[in-house]
Amino acid sequence: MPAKPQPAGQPADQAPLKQSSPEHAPLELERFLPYRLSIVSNTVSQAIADDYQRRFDLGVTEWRVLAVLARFDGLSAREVADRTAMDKVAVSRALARLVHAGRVSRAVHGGDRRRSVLNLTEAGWAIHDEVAPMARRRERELLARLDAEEQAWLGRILDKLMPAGQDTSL
Amino acid sequence: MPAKPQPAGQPADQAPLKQSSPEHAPLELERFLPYRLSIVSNTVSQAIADDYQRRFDLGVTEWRVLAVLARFDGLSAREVADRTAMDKVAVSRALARLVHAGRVSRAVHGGDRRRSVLNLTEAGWAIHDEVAPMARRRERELLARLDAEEQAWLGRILDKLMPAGQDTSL
DNA sequence: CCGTTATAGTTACATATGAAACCATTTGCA
DNA sequence: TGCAAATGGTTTCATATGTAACTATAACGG
Repeated sequence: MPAKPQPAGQPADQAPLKQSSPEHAPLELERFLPYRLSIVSNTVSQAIADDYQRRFDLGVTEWRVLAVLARFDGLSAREVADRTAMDKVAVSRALARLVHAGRVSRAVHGGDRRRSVLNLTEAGWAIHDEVAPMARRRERELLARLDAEEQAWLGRILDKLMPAGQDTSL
Repeated sequence: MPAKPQPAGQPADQAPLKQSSPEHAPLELERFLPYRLSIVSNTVSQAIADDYQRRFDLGVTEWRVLAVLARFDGLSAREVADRTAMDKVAVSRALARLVHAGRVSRAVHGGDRRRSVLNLTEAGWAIHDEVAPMARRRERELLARLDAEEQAWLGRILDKLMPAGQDTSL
């Protein structure tokens, strides 16, 4: 059968664009809020990650752990997990790499030998002090696309949408 | 050396909370916009995915492909990728599973035999028609946490933050 | 025509991630 | 005490994802 006749209706190369079947009420992805959120979020996170991933051989999870340990000394892995919204497996793995790379020190907690006592090392601080400003700069770039009023609303809205468990006051 | 004396300063079990080193200007994750965006986005997406993942053995990427094919007949894999903001490898994999499961039909485009011509099958439509309302319901639940004014701002803000490439008008 | 380059899509490999099982230690309590 | 249940962390395994390499077809240029 040579030259199979066009599969079906289409003009053979022009985009179909047949907004098919109103009776099915198809979901319009590009207006769907969760979808748009995920696009924006992933784009932003990726842009930031690109700044340090290769340069420091540092994953996103590792960066989050560094950032938390930069603020709080001697946390346990569990506390790090709480503050990063990562699960304990992810934290365990990030810590394994960070400790191995000499960026975080891990000691055993006196009084409860299950717990770790985590701290940034010199090397850890050095990386933090380079990455944090880059991250802030990216955040400013993002906000620069909004006017002051929009920025304020965005902050409030995110607060309201933040899931309950994410306690900022731990 | 029995009974190693407490590793360092802490009271041995109370959370340290030593807001360490102002001279390092550590980044406050919970106020950092990209971080908050990612928490909200992931939480929402996960909630929706939980509705259908197990029940239909359908991944997020597969669902997105279904949603797009529900609106446009006969797209190529490339066009699906454009409309879902997924890369072509992810689309290829999602399609492999969808076609294998009999949810999407794949034909060769007459006139360009590299292209696929993709369509939902009956089974594909059936799933779409079950999942789409659940997704919409989740979106409503999310929006219900905001008042009308906030909802309007969120829409506008996301539009402005949407990366350029994401053309809604293709 | 024929070789080069571009495009659609798949495959392979390496890495990331999540769920559950697991080990060690501690806590609660009979 | 002493033993069951809880907690901190790690390991294992199965799956997901990204990058680059690859195949097939098509478009372009002489």
